[in-house]
Amino acid sequence: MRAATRPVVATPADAETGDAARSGSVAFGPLADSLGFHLRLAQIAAFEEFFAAFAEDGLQPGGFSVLITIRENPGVRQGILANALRIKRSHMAKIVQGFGEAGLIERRVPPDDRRAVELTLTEAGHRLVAAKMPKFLQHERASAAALTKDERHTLFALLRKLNGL
Amino acid sequence: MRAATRPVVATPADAETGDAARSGSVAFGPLADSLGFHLRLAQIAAFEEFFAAFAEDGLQPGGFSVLITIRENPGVRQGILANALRIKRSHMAKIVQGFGEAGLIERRVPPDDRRAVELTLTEAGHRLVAAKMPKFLQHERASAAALTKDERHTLFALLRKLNGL
DNA sequence: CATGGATTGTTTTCGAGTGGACAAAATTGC
DNA sequence: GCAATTTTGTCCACTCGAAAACAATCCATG
Repeated sequence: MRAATRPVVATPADAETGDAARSGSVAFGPLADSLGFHLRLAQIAAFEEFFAAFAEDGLQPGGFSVLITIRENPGVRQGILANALRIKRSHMAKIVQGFGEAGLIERRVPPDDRRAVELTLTEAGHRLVAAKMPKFLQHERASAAALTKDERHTLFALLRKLNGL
Repeated sequence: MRAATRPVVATPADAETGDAARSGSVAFGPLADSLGFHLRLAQIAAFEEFFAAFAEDGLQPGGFSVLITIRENPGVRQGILANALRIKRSHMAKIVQGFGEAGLIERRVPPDDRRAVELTLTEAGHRLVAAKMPKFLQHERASAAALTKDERHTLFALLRKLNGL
């Protein structure tokens, strides 16, 4: 904007400075064809939308996904849950400890394998998930609003295939 | 071990514990239709592939994307680069500082705006990017190997549209 | 100019997530 | 039965990245 017309006070040594110095547009080069890069951008946007919707509830994407999955799989073992959600076991231990102290989940040691921990939602946990689920579903419908319904469907199918699900 | 966790001895009343307790399969429920969840899974996989390919080179996805983009946009200002790559300015300051100390990039303060910093690759930076680029391009072709060429093309188009690029 | 506000990058502080060592329990092989 | 190995969760140290306060500089308006 302001840059295009302004003379650059470059010393001779600065002559090679490119156009991008002042313009707001950046060439992505090989990055424009990078799957990881595009996935990262998309995920950042998705998380920002999630936080915008759930900031007031103190919920994070990871934590909410843990609660949802425990509800869908009562008694699931902590390590299996971690594998399914691609959360490291050491991190899952922290998350589960926090939810346990918050009274949202119950940790039960099965008698036939006393190393393991089985997770279930407490009554409070069920209430929280039930209360937030409508907003979550609404948020999911609104995400990817830049795409048509068909495009969204195609994107999901491709991501599922990519993730082996 | 779990001194804090009182082992709850199972009684017949616990019989409602779900199938997931021991099975390795987990039902995802509403998560199966969550864009953010699928994006997260895909990105984790993509990053793991990147690290598997570049671990020996001590390169990280974010850092490499910064170097690539500086090469494509010599003299780009640090804040504009941060915006383009969706890296926070405070984080970009760290990254740029590290690369500067490593002798890979040069930070130049333009005389007409002495707040700004313009970034260019040093000779060593150019050599590093040039040396790693073939492996990067190879890695990009190999990623998303679970998809056909057409599917990959479609996925890219959808992600670009989703990201507004 | 001069002063108040906006922009740009840095620093500090904090939480999320990882990796590795560890302890307890289970399983396997002898 | 018993030792060695494996599995499961936890703890500790660390890195990556974000939020916010900060300093320096530029700009706009009088």
